Amino acid sequence: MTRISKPPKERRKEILDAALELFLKNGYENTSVADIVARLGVAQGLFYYYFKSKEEVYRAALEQYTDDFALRLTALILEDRPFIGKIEMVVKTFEVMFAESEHALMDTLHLAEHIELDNRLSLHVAQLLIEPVTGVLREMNDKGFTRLENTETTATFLIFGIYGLLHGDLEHIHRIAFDTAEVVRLTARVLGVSEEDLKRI
Amino acid sequence: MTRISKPPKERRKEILDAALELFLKNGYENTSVADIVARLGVAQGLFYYYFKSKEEVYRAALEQYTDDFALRLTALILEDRPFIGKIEMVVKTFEVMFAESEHALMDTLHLAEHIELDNRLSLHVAQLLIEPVTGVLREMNDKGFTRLENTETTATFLIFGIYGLLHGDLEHIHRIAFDTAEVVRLTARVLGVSEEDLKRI
Amino acid sequence: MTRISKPPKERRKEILDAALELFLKNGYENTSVADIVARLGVAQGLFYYYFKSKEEVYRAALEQYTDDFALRLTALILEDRPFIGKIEMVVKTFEVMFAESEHALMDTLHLAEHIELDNRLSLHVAQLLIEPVTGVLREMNDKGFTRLENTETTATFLIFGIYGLLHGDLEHIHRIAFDTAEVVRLTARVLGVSEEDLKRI
Amino acid sequence: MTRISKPPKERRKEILDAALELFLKNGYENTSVADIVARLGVAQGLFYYYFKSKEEVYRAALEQYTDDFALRLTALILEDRPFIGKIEMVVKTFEVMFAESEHALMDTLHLAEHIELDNRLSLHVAQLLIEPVTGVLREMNDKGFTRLENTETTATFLIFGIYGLLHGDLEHIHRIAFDTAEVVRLTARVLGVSEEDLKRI
DNA sequence: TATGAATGAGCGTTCATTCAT
DNA sequence: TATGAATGAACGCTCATTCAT
Repeated sequence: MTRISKPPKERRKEILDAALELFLKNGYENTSVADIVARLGVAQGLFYYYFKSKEEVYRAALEQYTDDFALRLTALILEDRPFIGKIEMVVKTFEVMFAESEHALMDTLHLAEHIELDNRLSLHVAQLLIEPVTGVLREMNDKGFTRLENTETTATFLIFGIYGLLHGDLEHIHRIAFDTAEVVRLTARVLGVSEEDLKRI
Repeated sequence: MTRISKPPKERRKEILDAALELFLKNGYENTSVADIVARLGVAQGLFYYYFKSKEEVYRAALEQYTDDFALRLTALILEDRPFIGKIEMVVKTFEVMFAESEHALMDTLHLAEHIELDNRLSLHVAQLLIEPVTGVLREMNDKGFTRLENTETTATFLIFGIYGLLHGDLEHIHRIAFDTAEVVRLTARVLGVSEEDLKRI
Repeated sequence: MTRISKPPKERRKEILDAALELFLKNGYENTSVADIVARLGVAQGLFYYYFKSKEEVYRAALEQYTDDFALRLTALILEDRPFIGKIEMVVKTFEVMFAESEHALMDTLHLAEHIELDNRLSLHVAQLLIEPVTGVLREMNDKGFTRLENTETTATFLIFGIYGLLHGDLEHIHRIAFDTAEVVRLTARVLGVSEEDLKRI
Repeated sequence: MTRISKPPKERRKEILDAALELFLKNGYENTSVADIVARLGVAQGLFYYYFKSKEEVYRAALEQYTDDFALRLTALILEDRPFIGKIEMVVKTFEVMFAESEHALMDTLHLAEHIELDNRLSLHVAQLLIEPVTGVLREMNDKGFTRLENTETTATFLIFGIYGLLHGDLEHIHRIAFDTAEVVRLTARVLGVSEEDLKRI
């Protein structure tokens, strides 16, 4: 086979990306190192030049994925924007995440593993959101918009409540049409403000 | 080995139970068919007399587990009891579920797989709860206690919000001390009633 | 492939024997599990039904080999026979051992590893001989034939001296014609008796 | 990496020494070419500029090692010194050799391979000693001190007898306290002279 | 001379599944 | 119904060696 050398960083990224895509599609156990290198058309040994083990790529790939994601979400939350707008951005981004993930799932061969991974990732992301959202709620308390006693608990409840709406149906393959108005109403309640006030914050 | 014949249904149940226990403890990939039959002291071939494949037992085992669980929870919800009491029962049962599952995890060898499985199961159970809780909320609307516009959405939001509080910290190994009063407060808000009224329903 | 079942003991022995032969010929590292099962015409998985690892067969094979050998030699030494006869028997048996081992060495591909293994085995056997020979010398002291001060040291010296004569040339591929008379003469000296007396013991 | 050019002979020697050290410590199979070049901080390809294969360095390294050793021993034997002194020097040098080799063995990871290599080296050295010792014995015959019929056989027997005393216990990790007086006594017997006379030669 | 990314065959091992008894 | 020896494909991983630069 013709030998194509590439800068290490680039090769490493290639492998990482191929691995992530396959892990997302098929899960850890149904993805072999052979699959990963086959996708790149390189020798199996090359994989081990860049990663010490399959486990290592797995960790690296998931970390990159969830961290990127959480970073995007956190940035959106912290941007100067009305509270409602923040909620909407998060919801949209979550929807994009699910869509991306489903797009990767081209066949249903390894559905079970894929769902597991997906759950894990989205749960993880949800957990990572607790901190920044708590910060926003604290700020809202400070500004006198809300009078929440336990901001972290409220943040957690809110995030998972919304997560449930997005993720709620079994296997989330046919998601119910998502109603933003509903989210606003429930959020207003959880925060203890009227919908009208919420829209002004 | 001495050959012990048993009625098919009983044998099938034995295998299913052994499999479930091992899957719960070690995850799918770290449980071999050999492990399952070893636990029962029967021959490897016997397994295939009752199940077409390992995948089949897996599905059967998980289905049995989550369905049993959801059944218990649904029964608790439908029992005649104040609404607050229902919420408390669900919270407690969830806690028991996590504890059981953690108890099964005697070593930390397969922690990653265990967490995945655990997420999957508890998410599944949460999804199964949507229907009965929706029923309860509808009833509460009918009785004039609440005026919810979309009972299913509210049920979903409520269940996942509580789920998040129980499950919210990363890897949920050291769960934050759970505060029931907080749940009551948030639930009251979501339902749009005062805490005092909620306690009377 | 047609499936031939055998009693476990028999199969185990087959595998052990094939493994020993290959280890003797090629050394540990140049013998693959695939080689072993290929020789028997069975599936690779079967190997692991009988042995937990390649290392395990290796240990079992060498133990069997050296122990058998040392047992044969010890028996010869302890048989009631003139001392000279004992020496001769040991010498002959050693020669047979070397011959067997060389016979196994059909090609010279892995000469280095073969020699290593061979050295190791024969050294081991020599070491195992120290004890019984010490016993014989002690008996000779008791009967007044000899007056050795340190029987174990003398036994060790004698055994390795003879071992050297048998093994002395480089790579022991072309062994010098072995002269029993010479052995008798040197033995007599080491024991501090005349050759004539030695022949009478 | 910065590119450092060196005179070929020097580089070759560097590689050879690094290889020898690793082979001595870990054995052939547990030393990779990558290990060798890593120790020198040079590229993998460079290795193949100086040696055609790993096997070739191995042979070269061992040859250098045993030849050096035998040379030192031969020199000691040929120096003008009482016969007893020669024996003692050889014994001591052997002891140093074992000690060096054991010192290299910092961990017990590759004990088995290390023992094999050690056996091989020391046996080899013992074989290389046959020639010079034969020369000494011949000289002693000439001077009328001894009347040995077959000097080479006697030399072999003597060397291996002493070798056995040094090496005799299993795995030679805890060597028995070595008794020089015993060596003198046995040597005297093999040579057919009294201990007193031996000390005067 | 020297680099180091890339190759690819081979290894030990696991395990779901089969089948003769 | 039940046994358990046997199968064989697949897996993660290693490493001596090559070659474009």
